[in-house]
Amino acid sequence: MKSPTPRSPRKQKGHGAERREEILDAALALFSEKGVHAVSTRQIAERSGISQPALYAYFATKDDMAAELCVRAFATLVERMCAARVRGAPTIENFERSLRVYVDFGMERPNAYRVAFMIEKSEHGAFLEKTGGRPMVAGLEAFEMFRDIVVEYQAAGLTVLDDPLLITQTLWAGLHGLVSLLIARPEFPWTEREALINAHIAMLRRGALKA
Amino acid sequence: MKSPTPRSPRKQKGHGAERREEILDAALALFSEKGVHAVSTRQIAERSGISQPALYAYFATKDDMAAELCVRAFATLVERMCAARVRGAPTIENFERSLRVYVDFGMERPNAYRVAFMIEKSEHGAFLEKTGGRPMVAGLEAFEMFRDIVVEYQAAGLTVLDDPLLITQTLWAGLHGLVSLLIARPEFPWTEREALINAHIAMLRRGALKA
DNA sequence: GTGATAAGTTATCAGTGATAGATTGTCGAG
DNA sequence: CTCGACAATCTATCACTGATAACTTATCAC
Repeated sequence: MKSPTPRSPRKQKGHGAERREEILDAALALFSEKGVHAVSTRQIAERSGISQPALYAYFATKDDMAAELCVRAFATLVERMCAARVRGAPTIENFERSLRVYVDFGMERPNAYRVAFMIEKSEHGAFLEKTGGRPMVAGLEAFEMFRDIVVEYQAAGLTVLDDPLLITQTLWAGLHGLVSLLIARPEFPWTEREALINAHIAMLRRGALKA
Repeated sequence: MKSPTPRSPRKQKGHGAERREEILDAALALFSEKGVHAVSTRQIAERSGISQPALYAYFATKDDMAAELCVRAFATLVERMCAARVRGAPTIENFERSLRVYVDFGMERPNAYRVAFMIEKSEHGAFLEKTGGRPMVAGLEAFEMFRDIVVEYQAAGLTVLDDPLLITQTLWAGLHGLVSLLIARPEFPWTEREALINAHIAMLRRGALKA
């Protein structure tokens, strides 16, 4: 007969599950500063206050840390877009507001966005396989929610095209282009950021919605 | 008195300057197969038929090889867009054709595109500094040529907005979003590629040009 | 107490980008 | 033809990377 208590966590210096969070915090901070593949596991370990091999008690690989951060970033994005969605009928203004939520997410959490969308995979598909496809699943979930929004506008007869998948992928790609470039190339001589974002969103809206 | 002959190149097995090209060929091929940062200098050396340290007689760092390929890629892009430009008046069809040239370039040379636009900087601007900013300069040159094209359409009164810089940056970002995602996330359940590209380009055109 | 086990450690592995110093091959000068 | 000069290349090695193995320590149930 097995003990019904699931198992009491013997926490030592690091207080059990909190240690995992500490590692993720350290990893996110370092990834943000230097980029994912320029950060070593030893740096993460040092900032977490543990030895480098101890990381591997919580994560199978370094990519798994990035994957975990990626999943969380997607969750936050979905949360925000859902929140913005419920309080708006399908109008042009609300459409642009939805796109703006996406851009704002990227601007406010460039680290999360970078890990989620701009990660350099180490081999052909190795990243996704190694991490069990969890970031991919989270990404698809976010995408489906985005598509649901598009379907609303399509049902209201506002879209230029009929295929919601096509519209969604096109819009997402359009948004991603601006966000990723603003994050990855801050030294580029961009025009004033606010005007640029507004112009970009307006262009996408004109391309996707009627009139 | 110095010898007026600038210095005769003593070529050994590798025939002088040809060796450099051989290295770049090997690097490009390997980068294409596995992605830039999954390829080791030893692999490049082996395919080039020389020892690994011998690479450093021709390139200061591995990044420099990528940078050289990047600059050449930009040159090719500019060349192609120029070629497409000269044989066309500012019409909607030619506008879309220009955008298509950009997308095709990314699809045909994903590694060059990756190195040029999707590189993860190892430190704050370290990549650009290390490589003397040459990829950046090449990129700006390509951007200016892109802007020149936009100015044509604006002069013809076809654009929605007045600021050509704003239009160009917005269009470029829109194109980059699709291209970079198609390259970086090939496993995503995209709709049929040809239809997707066409829809994307059409959307950008509707957003940028009048009627 | 005492065995079991979770958590953490030190020591080590193969592989990486890059460098130092010895070695080879080719040239022009005498 | 010999020989110094020097470019080109090699072998050996460095510090560092992600990851693993084996050992030690702290905490629990009994």
